[in-house]
Amino acid sequence: MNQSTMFNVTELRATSQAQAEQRAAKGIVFVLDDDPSIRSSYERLFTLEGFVCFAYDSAEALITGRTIDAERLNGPRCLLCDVSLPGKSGLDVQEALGSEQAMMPFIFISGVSSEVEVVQAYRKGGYAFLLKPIDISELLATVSSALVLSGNRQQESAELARLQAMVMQLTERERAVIKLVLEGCTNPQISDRLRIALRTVKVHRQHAMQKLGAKNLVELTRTALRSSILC
Amino acid sequence: MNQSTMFNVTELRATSQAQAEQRAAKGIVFVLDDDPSIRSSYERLFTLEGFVCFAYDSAEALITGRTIDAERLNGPRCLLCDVSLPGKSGLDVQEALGSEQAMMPFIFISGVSSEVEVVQAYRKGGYAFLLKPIDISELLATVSSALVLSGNRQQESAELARLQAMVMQLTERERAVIKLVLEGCTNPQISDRLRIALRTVKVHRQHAMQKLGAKNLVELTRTALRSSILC
DNA sequence: GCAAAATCTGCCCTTTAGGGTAATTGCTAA
DNA sequence: TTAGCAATTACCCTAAAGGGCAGATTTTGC
Repeated sequence: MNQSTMFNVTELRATSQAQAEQRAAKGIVFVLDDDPSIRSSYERLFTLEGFVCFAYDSAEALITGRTIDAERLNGPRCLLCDVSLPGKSGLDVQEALGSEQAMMPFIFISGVSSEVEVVQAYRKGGYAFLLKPIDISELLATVSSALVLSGNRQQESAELARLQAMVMQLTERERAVIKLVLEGCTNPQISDRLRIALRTVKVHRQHAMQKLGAKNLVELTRTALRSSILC
Repeated sequence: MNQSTMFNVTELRATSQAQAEQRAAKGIVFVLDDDPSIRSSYERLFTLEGFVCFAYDSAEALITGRTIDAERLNGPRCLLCDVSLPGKSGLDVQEALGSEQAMMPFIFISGVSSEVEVVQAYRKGGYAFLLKPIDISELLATVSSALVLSGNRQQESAELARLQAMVMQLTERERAVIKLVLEGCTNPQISDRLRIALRTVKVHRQHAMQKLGAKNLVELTRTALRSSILC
């Protein structure tokens, strides 16, 4: 029966993992608050709402743990954060995460904060600022919109990475030809400019189009503009 | 000598107008504050800095007077505004100007405001929030960046208007042809789809390219993407 | 050194793009 | 009613794009 038991455990884990992935696709909410009761309140709330939730009691714990906890979980994410924490404050977390912030909007929560903190939070790119007492529906609305923003940013980012990967496949010569194509040159003109035979231009152009997944000039131009090859 | 005097006056006015236009090109700063001494301080400051400055004592005066005052003056603009005013507040002005806000960033100034006001100002799209005591260099830096933003927005807006004006010149048929071109169709394919002769497609395409100021397909695609004809 | 890319090219063919000339039809504003 | 614009098309021509086939040279990583 030992075998059977182990099998069941594996099954459960698999289910749990699958479930977590499904939830994560809806959203991952990171919470940072030093009050244990508040943390568990948030955890309950967001879990009930169908999100994945990770709560931390300190900025350090958040910074260290967030990647490990959300390992293998893909999905839009945001951070709910009390500005006034002992030790490192929410504003410090903002700085620590830096560019990651674009993918993970910060929602600050505060009851006793000064205007200075609010201003600073916004200046550093904070997404929203909620003042206590917290209205649950307002909180959920804010979280939802933050997750939408995060999702959009992730999509854009992924799209850009995809395009740039394609551009990287191009050889030097192919890139040079395409660049001139995008400047409006005809093949004979490119042939003159690069001092290569017309047939060679055509070959490079053809290969580049294939690598960029473009069936025609219009698609090529679109792709190029999005990935900004021209620069 | 009467003639001469009048001539001189006209000259002066002309010069003044030219000067104002030159200043306006650098920036127009609207100021809203109920304290006369503060208003004149700002006016002096911004005039010295080479901007055009219009100061108002009430939201109503600003809303009524801004277009009249800045008549014929083109240039980036921003609004410096005290949140806590008697009567209509700075936040109300924000609402009153609505979409105009995009072209004219709001900079709020406050010493005694609550966090609630700060949050509201940002939520409504305020550009920045400065807390008293005001640091002059910080103020000027904020105004400068707001003016840059305003200038960029105006340029984008003008560019879009220009493109859309060109698109409007197209006849129904020309638009239809170009739309298919942008979907990647070749002329023969368009000929089939629209059930018109190949020569007709070419004529429409040619006319459309001229009206859109595009010398080749690449330029056409660029123009189309920017003006979003496809939608 | 060798194999795999990358670069280069000529010849030849078809399809597209672009455009000149000329003509017809229908609709609208002066 | 007439001039003008939009839309349509036929015929004819050139230039450009796209690509198959065959081969050369060069660079480069293992």
